[in-house]
Amino acid sequence: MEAGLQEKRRKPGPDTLYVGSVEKAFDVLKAFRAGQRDLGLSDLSLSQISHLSGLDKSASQRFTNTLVELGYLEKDRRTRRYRPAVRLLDFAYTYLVCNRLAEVAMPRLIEASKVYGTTVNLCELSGTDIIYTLRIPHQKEYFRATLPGRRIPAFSASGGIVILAHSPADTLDLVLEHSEYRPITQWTVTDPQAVRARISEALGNGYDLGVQQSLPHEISTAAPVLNSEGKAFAAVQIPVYMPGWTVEQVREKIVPLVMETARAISGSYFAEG
Amino acid sequence: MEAGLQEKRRKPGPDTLYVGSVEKAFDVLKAFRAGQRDLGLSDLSLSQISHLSGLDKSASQRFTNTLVELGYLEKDRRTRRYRPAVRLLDFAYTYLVCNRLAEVAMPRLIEASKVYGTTVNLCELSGTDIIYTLRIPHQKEYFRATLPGRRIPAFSASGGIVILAHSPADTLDLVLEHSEYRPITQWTVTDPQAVRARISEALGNGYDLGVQQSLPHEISTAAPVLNSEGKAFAAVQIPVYMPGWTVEQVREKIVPLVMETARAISGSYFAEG
DNA sequence: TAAAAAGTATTAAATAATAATACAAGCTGA
DNA sequence: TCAGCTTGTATTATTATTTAATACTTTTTA
Repeated sequence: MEAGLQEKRRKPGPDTLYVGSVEKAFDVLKAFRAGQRDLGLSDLSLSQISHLSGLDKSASQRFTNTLVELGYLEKDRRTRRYRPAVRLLDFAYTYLVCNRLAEVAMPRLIEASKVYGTTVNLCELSGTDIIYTLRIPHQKEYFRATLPGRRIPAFSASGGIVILAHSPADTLDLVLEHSEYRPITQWTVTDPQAVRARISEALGNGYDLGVQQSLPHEISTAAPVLNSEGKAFAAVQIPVYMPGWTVEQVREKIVPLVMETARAISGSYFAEG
Repeated sequence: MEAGLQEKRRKPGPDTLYVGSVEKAFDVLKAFRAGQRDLGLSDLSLSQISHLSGLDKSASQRFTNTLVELGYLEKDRRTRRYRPAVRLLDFAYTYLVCNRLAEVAMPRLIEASKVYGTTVNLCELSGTDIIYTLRIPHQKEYFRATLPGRRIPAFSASGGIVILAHSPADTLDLVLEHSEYRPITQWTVTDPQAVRARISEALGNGYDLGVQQSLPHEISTAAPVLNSEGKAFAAVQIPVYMPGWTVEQVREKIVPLVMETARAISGSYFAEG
């Protein structure tokens, strides 16, 4: 059993501008992700929600009920179990539709995906993780790995490596300092020194190439989307799979494609202003 | 009002289990979608949030601040404007990863998208709208039309038509009764009678084909994903564009593809139980 | 079938959210 | 540059809203 699941309660401070109830509602929603990850459950009972969210029975009851009323959770009247509702996708849309990067990137990603018929992703940094924001899935991979909103520790993902490589030093240090270096696959590089080396190399090359770092059989390539100061605010990432692809083939074909796509997105993004 | 005199005006029941603050927080998040749609804004000032959410200045301040603390909104310190943060994608992931339909559908959608190199979507009913849940984008369409979480009134989308056609009568009536029949394009069928006719036809055919109903130049085809009672709980939808495609070509090639894909998903979903 | 566990409903108490307001900081146009 | 305006931020007293405890009901289990 994995110890070290950080059970940190946030310190909102004695802030009169902070509404604690909102946090608790989100804690309930987060419980479902944890329930799926740790217990493999896709619906939860009230007491499971209570355990996973850290809220007591009454609070779980109130917030669960509220979220059902609002349409963000569904309740099975027979089993009395709760599950996330489609309406939760509203927020993803809200984020993406307000995001000019997504707008500029989408056509480039589609183009890129057609070159070799590969999956192409856009990802961004969020805390110590990267989050996949746009995905053009072409291969039938491990299901979870194909979903938008997926999080992976930045240090273990090629997208994270190139973003960190082209980030301000303080951001880099902060992320590496707070990262939890647990292996994702048996080949994941978890030694902080080795991670730093990989980041340096990515900075030199302008891309990163990782073999089976976050998924078995996967060769992952990524290049940064840079702003005018040469700092990254996103990454284009293409995964391909062995044995269909070899590292040599990836270097020859995927690396240029990823770099060119990232460069094009950057160019379009800063084209008008 | 006298202190110490406690009139029990509050009706016991769901009221005490409803946390209004949660609703207000979501109202703030919704404001961004409205701001983008109605004003074309991708970030909002505090007063704009106040207007769009219907919350007063103080409430907007408190909930905005709370959402920033939690990482769901970002604040530009210079412009003092707020925008949705990547973290919002967490909920989309939560929904999708807990959803066996998505898991079963994804590989089928990918396969289908390769047959003619078209976009393929999965959608579900949410109130009077459909929401696109999984998307395999292949064409460079109108940006917003490519995003997961996009909502369209069910009556105007072929995915909505086929789901409604294969829904219980009371669901159908409820949706049609509450729908707001505004035209999406200039060709949108908005007459409730005509919509009902289209639904009947879709029930007979097992698919729907709509021309420029929700996007110019678009020919949209959809087929329902059915449960064991023959009721729909989702739809597979494929959009193609004129003049590259004609209605005749769509009937010949896309219709069978959409129907077979939907059927396959349904089959896989109920394969084990 | 009894006992335990989980889910639901109710309520008194008080915390935590509210709305009012004061203050500060940016804008606008003269 | 300066009023005058709008918008954003900070601070309060007040109370309504949330809370936690608990009683009650249903379901699961042993």
